Amino acid sequence: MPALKTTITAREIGKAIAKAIHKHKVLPGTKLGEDELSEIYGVSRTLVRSALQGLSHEQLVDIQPNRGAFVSKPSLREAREIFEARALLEPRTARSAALRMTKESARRLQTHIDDEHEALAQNDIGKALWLSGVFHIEISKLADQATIGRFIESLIARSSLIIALYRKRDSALCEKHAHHALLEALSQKDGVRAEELMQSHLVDLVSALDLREKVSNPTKLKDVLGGLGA
Amino acid sequence: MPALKTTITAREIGKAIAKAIHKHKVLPGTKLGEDELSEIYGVSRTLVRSALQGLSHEQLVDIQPNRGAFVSKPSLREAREIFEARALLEPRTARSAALRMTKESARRLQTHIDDEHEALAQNDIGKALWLSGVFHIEISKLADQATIGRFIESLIARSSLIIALYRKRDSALCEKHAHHALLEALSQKDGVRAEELMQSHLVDLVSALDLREKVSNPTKLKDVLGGLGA
DNA sequence: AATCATAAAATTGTATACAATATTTTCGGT
DNA sequence: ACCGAAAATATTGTATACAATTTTATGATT
Repeated sequence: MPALKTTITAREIGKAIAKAIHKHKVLPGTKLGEDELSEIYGVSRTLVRSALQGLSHEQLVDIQPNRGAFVSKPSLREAREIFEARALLEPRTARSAALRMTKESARRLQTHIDDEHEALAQNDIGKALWLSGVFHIEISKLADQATIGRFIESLIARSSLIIALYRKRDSALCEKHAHHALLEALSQKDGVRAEELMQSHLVDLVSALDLREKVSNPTKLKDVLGGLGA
Repeated sequence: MPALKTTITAREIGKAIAKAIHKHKVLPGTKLGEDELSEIYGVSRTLVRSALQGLSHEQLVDIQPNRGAFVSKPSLREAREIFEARALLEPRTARSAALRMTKESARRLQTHIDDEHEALAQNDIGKALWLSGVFHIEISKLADQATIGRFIESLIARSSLIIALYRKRDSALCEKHAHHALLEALSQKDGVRAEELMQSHLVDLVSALDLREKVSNPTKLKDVLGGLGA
């Protein structure tokens, strides 16, 4: 058997936390205390801080000076921006990916879809959500444009926060067949169709969200609760 | 007068280093030693490391385990990717910016152009290069899309590394009037024209670079230097 | 009981100390 | 003189110690 791993890096800690966020194991606003995390990963606060700073750079966590790190709560405006950015990047990336598809990559994507269905069948929504994100990321990796791929990866991670905050009640996360149809187009190297499918898939994703402005902040509670009457 | 500032943050150190890189005060490959930087900024290595990790996340510096931090040297492939990404994001962003232009923002951009010409007149190439980048960043900020703006900002920072590495000998950095024309279109809220101008401006930028594959690595030095003859 | 000021506890921010790893220098052999 | 091994030096990686700040608890006063 391979040598037992004894060390853990800041990056690995960051990845673990990111995955937990992505899976909605920890929700937006949750405090990520340094001592708590050091305890969990068996390292000093030094590495934990390094990991948190990395996540902060990806805007997955929000570090408030002297107060600590919290899982980010993207505003409505940020939410809209992020899906606009995805709409700009992902369809085109899907087209590029289509041109570079191989049997092997098709097989890998199919496995992802299967895992996703499996997770849904087991009602493990968090895992399904994560796998769904990974599916998008895998496609962007196929496009062979690491720079844009990284952007997309960060957008997808933040999307999971948006879904946690703004999902419409009992809206489906992802229509079951959307990813399947996408894979089909990719496998046939039909770039144009893959691009279209990705675009409409993203529209569907947004339509499962409620990104309308909330009613005004409770600035004047009295105005609302003032008239004791029936 | 305002209170004297006594502390310096990791972010500020990072910005300072980033600016020096952008201005070609430190060239790709330069080692950024922790002790050296602590000395310079009068802080412990803790803050310096934090700053370097941030820059590493932006891919401006490359942290090699147990070896230290070096100013990044983007490969040819990364160079091409970065300008492809810019070509994808910036023209569209310029169009959005045009629709949101105000007298005030036009004035600010004009100031930037003036500063840029001033720097060129004084032969301060580094400063001109930096200001040129800031000009692009300012436009992206006007577009009111912070997410994509951040992507563009990181691409522009890395572009300065690419220019340092791959600029064709005696090619102009930026044609003097390119930014001026762009500003004109923006001021007139002519989004379509701003988009076109930005696109061709980026093409010009790339054409000032030599992004061809270099001849094969000197794998067999003997083959090249073998035949002692005249 | 509610509220404010104050004190205690907990948490983050920075510096330093020590360990682990590279790099350089020294020195003996050919 | 030119390698190559080994010691010495320098640098990075991690943990810990202390300082600064925030949060919670306490208690006096109205």
